[in-house]
Amino acid sequence: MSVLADKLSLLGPPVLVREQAFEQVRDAILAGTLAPGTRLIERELCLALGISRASVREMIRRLEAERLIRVEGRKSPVVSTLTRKQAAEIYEVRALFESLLIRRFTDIASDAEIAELRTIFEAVREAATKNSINEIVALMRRLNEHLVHVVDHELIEDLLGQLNARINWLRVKAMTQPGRLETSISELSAILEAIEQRDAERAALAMAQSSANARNAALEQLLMEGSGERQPKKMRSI
Amino acid sequence: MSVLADKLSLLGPPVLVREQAFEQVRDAILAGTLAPGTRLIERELCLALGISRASVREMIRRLEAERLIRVEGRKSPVVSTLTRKQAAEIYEVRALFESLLIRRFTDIASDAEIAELRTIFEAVREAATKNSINEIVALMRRLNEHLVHVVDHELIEDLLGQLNARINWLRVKAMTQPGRLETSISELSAILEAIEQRDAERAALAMAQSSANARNAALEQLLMEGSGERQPKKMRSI
DNA sequence: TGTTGCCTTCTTGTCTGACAATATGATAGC
DNA sequence: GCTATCATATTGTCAGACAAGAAGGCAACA
Repeated sequence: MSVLADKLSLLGPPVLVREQAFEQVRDAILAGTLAPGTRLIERELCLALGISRASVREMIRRLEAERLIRVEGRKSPVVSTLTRKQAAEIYEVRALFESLLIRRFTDIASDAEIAELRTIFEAVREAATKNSINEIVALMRRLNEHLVHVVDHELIEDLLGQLNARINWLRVKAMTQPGRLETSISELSAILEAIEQRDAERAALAMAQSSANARNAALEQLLMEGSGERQPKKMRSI
Repeated sequence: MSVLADKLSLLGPPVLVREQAFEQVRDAILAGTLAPGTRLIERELCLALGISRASVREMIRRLEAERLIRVEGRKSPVVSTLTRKQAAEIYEVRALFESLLIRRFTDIASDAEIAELRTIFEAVREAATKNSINEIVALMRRLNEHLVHVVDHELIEDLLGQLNARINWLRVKAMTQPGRLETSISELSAILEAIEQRDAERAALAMAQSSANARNAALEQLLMEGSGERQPKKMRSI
């Protein structure tokens, strides 16, 4: 029986309509397809996703709770915009978490787990030479997952996930700044080295440095983007 | 016009059914009226709150996103229980945030704002002599609000709020341990002193110490409670 | 031109009722 | 005591309805 259950569970948890819809819209927001400021109109979402208003509304509540959209009064939900201050705060808290993760990883990871980290890092470096942003983003995610998995901190995993979702768009944009990628990678390299030498303090410090730079790049990016359009936009597609 | 808007806004944001319901249920969870493990049955919530299933379900999505309830598969939502590990993680992250808050408060608060902090603290001490838990909890909240307001960190305010909601019940329980309150207050006193001397580092350290103690008390509490009942319970009332 | 007020239309907030699919709980059989 | 089976309870999803508030356009007016 358990074997059968296992096989069936490969299909994943039962696909709820609202879950799928949530993921679709979330991904569209993360990718920037649904740009910050876009109005999300229930009826249009129903059409676009082929689901009922009830399900759309449940999904909206969740997007709202995760701060991916903002809802006020009886107005249409709007894809969240980021003020400079908000972005800075997110990067600051993210830095706290990542420093903690790195420090703990350095303390407790097995040699094999550190080796795995380097493997992923080398893949990032490889992808960077090809300037394949999508690949890099995916690898960065794997890198984070590995860290979180080893450190085994559910809460930070959760919160970091939420924070990253909110700045995903910004991060990707910032990554395209000339020289940014190279800097980022050399920083990562320094972190990795410190980890391999089991120097948690240095690793955490290097991480903090890297975070600060990422924040600066992101804020710079916001300055360039942010001055423009601030009016609500119409939703186009998902 | 803005004056008028201000006056009218005293009426608060339009009272949405789902919002009120959310607050009612959340408060019931925070207070322990809805104990961890309790099944939340839609129809019963409808009856208890006098609202429709649609609204109940939207509220449930939000409670779920804030981790106050857990929903899996097609089963009834259940008021979240805390494992030891989860509680420890929450206290750990909370400590990070509060240290940061205290450090920054010490750096930037005006003398008047520090004085206000002491005023609140003295009120806490006063309430403590009367052993009036409710009053203490309310004052502690005010204390936190003051900190967050001065430091002006929206994100930490938000996250801290969520984390505190998840452990509220545990905190209150732990506070009743013999001697716990006194310890807690003398720790607070030390923090306040450091703040008044504008010694951010010492203040943050004292805060960290206080957090660690709070965590230990809470985990101890969990040991005592936690061993018992773990089966889902029926919902009683709100 | 720019503003004000009104009217139409769009959109959200909420309720009701329905139905299939799954979970739960009780009952009977071993 | 344990397991299989069935009736009931509960969730997931949809469709449709209606009131109340928001958005946008248009005309009158200063």
